[in-house]
Amino acid sequence: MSEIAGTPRDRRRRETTAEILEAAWRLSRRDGLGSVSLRDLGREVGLRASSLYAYFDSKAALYDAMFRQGQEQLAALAAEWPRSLADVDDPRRTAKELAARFVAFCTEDPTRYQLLFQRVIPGWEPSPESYALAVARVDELRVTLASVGIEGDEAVDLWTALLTGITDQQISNDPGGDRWSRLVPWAVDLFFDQLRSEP
Amino acid sequence: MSEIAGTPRDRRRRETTAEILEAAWRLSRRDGLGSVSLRDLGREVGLRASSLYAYFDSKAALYDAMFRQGQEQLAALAAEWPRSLADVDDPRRTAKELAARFVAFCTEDPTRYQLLFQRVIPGWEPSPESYALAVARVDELRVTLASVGIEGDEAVDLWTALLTGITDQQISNDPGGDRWSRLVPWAVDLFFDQLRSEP
DNA sequence: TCGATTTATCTAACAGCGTTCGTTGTTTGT
DNA sequence: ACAAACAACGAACGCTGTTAGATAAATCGA
Repeated sequence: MSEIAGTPRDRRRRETTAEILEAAWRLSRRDGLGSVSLRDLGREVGLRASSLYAYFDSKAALYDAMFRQGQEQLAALAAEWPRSLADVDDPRRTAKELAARFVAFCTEDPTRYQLLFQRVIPGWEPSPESYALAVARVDELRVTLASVGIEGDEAVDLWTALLTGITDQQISNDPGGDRWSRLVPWAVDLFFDQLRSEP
Repeated sequence: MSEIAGTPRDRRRRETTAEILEAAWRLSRRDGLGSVSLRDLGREVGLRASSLYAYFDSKAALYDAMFRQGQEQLAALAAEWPRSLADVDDPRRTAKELAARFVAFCTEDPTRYQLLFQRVIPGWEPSPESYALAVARVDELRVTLASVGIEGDEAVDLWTALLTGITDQQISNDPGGDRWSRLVPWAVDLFFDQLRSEP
């Protein structure tokens, strides 16, 4: 369908851009999102800090590109999720699967989680266009949750609060462990027991 | 009991220290925790940045003092909570009260919440002594929750995850509103319905 | 293929940051 | 009254994100 190549120069440009982004993730995971300096980042890819401005308008734009990459990865995860009740034989079991995968996605890369769901970079927030990606994903989630019987805006809000809360505690207070993430099945049960008791 | 006064010089010193802390909170609420510069902070209290070092060893030590103040305020809130089952006639109602007060405490000052419960300042985390205050408060919470029938480490962990999750979403995605905080009673019901169904 | 033009990268600099040092007045204790 | 302790300062250091101007390399049109 789409021709990605273009001129050799465009190709090289895209390669360098990707290389910078990779290095930015690498340094962020090593030193923390807010502790990446453009001079360090440049050194990592064999450039001076000022040369990075040929690829990103500002440091904020770099964070924005990383945010967009993270959103794409999350969208890729969500793409595998069921789209209708017809695909689900055991809603409770399916819901546990969804929840577990989401929490795993978040905890397997805390830096990515912080960029996507927290505001850990002083003065930075995603651009409106990039934030729109995040909003679209919540709409997807609404559909997905409806397919396992969790319906209504409030239920979706509580679901997200519960899962991000678990993820947050896990990353902040027991990194690498499972003190909170192992509570996910129980948390899902809380939802379904209530659904059964008062529908 | 305790004589706070001391020499006039000590008094003045404590006053200035308190003044700096107040200004730090004020600027943090206005510009964000990570966006406070020592030069701005000094200007706010009629000093130069370097003079602040007579009162705090470093900017990190300033954050630490703020963290301790926030913990004290939270401890003051927790001091009003019931200490034994004998004080509680309606556990579910009491639990809703506790949860609502905690969420209100967090949302009424998002800056304080971020300092206490999130890691929004690059490279900073509370000193071990200050963090010990936070740990002690979780132990308190354990006792308090037991008094309303929520027992066991896992239940306490899930409780904190749920409430901080709600608070987080509230502050990040609907500041000043109640889209998530109004879900607190329902969230508490989730706990108690499950307690009743399988004790 | 040569000249013109665009592109990539560099160096140098600026203002602001947290922090340290040495100095200068002011307050305290004897 | 004099020495010691203290409070505040200005200047500087090395770091940060960012901009401007120079320079070398790649591309395009003739």
